[in-house]
Amino acid sequence: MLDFFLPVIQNALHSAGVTTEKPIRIEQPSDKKFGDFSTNIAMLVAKECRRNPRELAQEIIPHLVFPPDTVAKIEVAGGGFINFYLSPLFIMRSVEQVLLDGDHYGKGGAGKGKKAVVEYVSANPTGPLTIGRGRGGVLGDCIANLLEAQGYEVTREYYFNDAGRQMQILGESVRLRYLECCGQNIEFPATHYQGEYIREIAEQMYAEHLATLEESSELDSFKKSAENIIFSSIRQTLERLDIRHDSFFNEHTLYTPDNKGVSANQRVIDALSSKEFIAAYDGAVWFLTTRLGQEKDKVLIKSSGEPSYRLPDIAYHITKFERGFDLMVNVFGADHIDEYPDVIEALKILGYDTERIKIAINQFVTTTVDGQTLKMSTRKGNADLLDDLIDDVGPDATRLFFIMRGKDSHLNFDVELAKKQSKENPVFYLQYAHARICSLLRIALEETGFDPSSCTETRLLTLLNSPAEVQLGFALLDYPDMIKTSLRLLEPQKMVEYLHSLAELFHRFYQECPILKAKSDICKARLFLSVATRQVLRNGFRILGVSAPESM
RNA sequence: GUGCCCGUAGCUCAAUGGAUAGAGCAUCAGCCUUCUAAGCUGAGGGUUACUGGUUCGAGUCCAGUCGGGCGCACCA
Repeated sequence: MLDFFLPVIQNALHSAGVTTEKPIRIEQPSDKKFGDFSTNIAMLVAKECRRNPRELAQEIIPHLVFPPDTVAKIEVAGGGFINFYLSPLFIMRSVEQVLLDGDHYGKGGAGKGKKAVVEYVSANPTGPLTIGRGRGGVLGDCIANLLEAQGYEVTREYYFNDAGRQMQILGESVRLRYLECCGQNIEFPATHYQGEYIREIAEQMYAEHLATLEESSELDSFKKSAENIIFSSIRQTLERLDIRHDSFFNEHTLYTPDNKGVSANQRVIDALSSKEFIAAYDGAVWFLTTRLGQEKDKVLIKSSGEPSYRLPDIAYHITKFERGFDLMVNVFGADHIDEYPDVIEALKILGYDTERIKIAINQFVTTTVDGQTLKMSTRKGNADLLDDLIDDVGPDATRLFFIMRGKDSHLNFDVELAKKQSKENPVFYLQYAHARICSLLRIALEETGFDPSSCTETRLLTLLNSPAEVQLGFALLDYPDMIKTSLRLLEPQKMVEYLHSLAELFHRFYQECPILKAKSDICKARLFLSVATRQVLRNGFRILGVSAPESM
C-alpha cells in the first residue's frame, strides 16, 4: 500500500515545483478520522521553502493524481498534514488479491536471490535448555521465517563448542557421579555441574558399563556420552517448539589445519597481524583494541596456548562471508552483550562489509508463578527448564509469549495466564478468531453449498461498505507491510500486535454483520471476507510458528 | 566505577520525531429465541521517573539526575 502512494506524492511535489532532499514518509494515523494514510511532507519542507505549511499542502493537493475510484478524499489537517481517505470500493477490490495469492499472500521479493544465515540458540551441550534460551530460540526462528517470507534463502545455524574447558568440567562432573553409582563416596565440587541431569547420565552409563570404567581416569567416554545425550535432549526440546536448524557449526573445525597446515584461527591472527593489530605480551597474544580507543586490549590466545572465545568467533564470522551470505543475523541474550563489538571491529579491520551483520539481542526472562516473580538465573532445579515450561503451557503459548513483548523489554512470563483456556490468554484470542471462521465456513458449506475454492464470484466483495467490513478489509491489506516492518526491526512482536488487531476487527465484523442470514450476494461477499481473514491469520501464524486450530 | 537495555494507566505492555499517548487484563455498566459469549459495545483510570536542551512539534533525539536489569576473565 505504501508503494501505491509514494510515486504519486513524488510526482505531485515535482509538478508543484517543490524540491527537497527530505524523505517522503507515509504513515497510518492512529485515529481513523485523520484518514487511512497521511503524509507530513508539507510540514517538513515548509521551512526550507519559507512557506506556511498548510498553504503549501493546499497547493500540493491538486497535483496528487490517483487512478480513478481509489482515493475518495484528500484534505489538509492539523499543522499541515495531508490526509488520504481510500474509497471502500478500492479497499474491497484489493481484498481479492488476498484470495488469489492464498498461502503466498504477504510474501515479498526483497530477499530474492539473496542468502541469509540466522544464528540462534547456539547453547553448548553442557545442560538442558533454559527458559532464557527459549526466548532467543523463538525469536531467531521467527526472524528466519520473516526472511523466508521476503524471498531470502535462509540457513538456520547453531554454533557450538564441544572442546573447551566447560566440556571438560562436564565430563568430570559425569565421571564423579558415575563413581558415586559405583559406590564411592565423592565430595562433589561446587565448580561442577550440579543439575540432576548429570546424575541421570551417570546412571545411564552405569547401567551400560557397570563398574568397568571405575579404574580408568580418562574422561573422553564420559564427555562424549554426556554430549550425545544432552545434545539430543536439546534438539528434542527445540523440536517441540518446531525449531529445526539446517546447520550445526562446530567451533572445533576452526582449530583444525587446512591442507596448507594453517587453521582458520591462525589465519585471523596472521591477517590482523599484518594490519598491526596483534601483539604478544604477558605470555598471551592480544588484539590491540586500545588502538580503537578501548580501555583494554583483548586476549585472542591465552598463555596456555588455547584461543579465547573471541578468536574462533571472528574466524567463524569470516566463514559466513566466505560461504556467501548476503545477510547475517545473530540472535543472543543480553548476557552476551559485550561479545560482538570486538568481532565487528576485527571484521572491519580485515575489510569485511559489517553492514551485512545484524544483531538481535533479547533481554532476560522472568516467570511469574502464583503472582510471584522469580528470576530465572537465581533459580536452581527444574523450574527454569524450557521443557518444563512447554509441559506446563504447551508449545503455542510458549512461542507466542516469548515474542509478544519487544525483545528489548524484560519479559515477564506469566505461567498461570499462559495456561488459562480463556479470553485473558492472548493465544486463545488469536486462535479463536481462526477457529470461529472455520466453523462458520463449515456451516456455510452445509447450508448453502458455499465452497471458496470453487466459487469465483470474488467481485461480490465490492458490495461491502459498512465500517466494520471496510476496516477489516483495510487491515488485511496491511499485512505485507507488517512483514516488512517486523523484519526491518527484527521484531516479530509487531506481527503479534497486528494479528491481535486483525482478530479484534474480525470479531467486531462478525458481531455486527449477519453473514449466513444475509441475502445471497451479501452472504457470499461476507464469506469471502471471512476466508480472506482466515488466510491472513494462517499466514501470520505460520510466521510466528503458532498452530491454526480449525475448531476449539 | 564503567558499557548496553529498561522506566508510560492498578498490573503486563504498545506508540517509523507528529494530531486528543493506545491495547489487553483487572474494575464498573450493557449485549446471547439469532452463524462458537473463548465474543461484542461503553465508562472510569496518565505531570510518559525527574531536570534542562534541540525544533514548527519530544514518550521518542541530546545532556544530566534518580531507580531497576545485564555485562565488564588469559569462561563461552
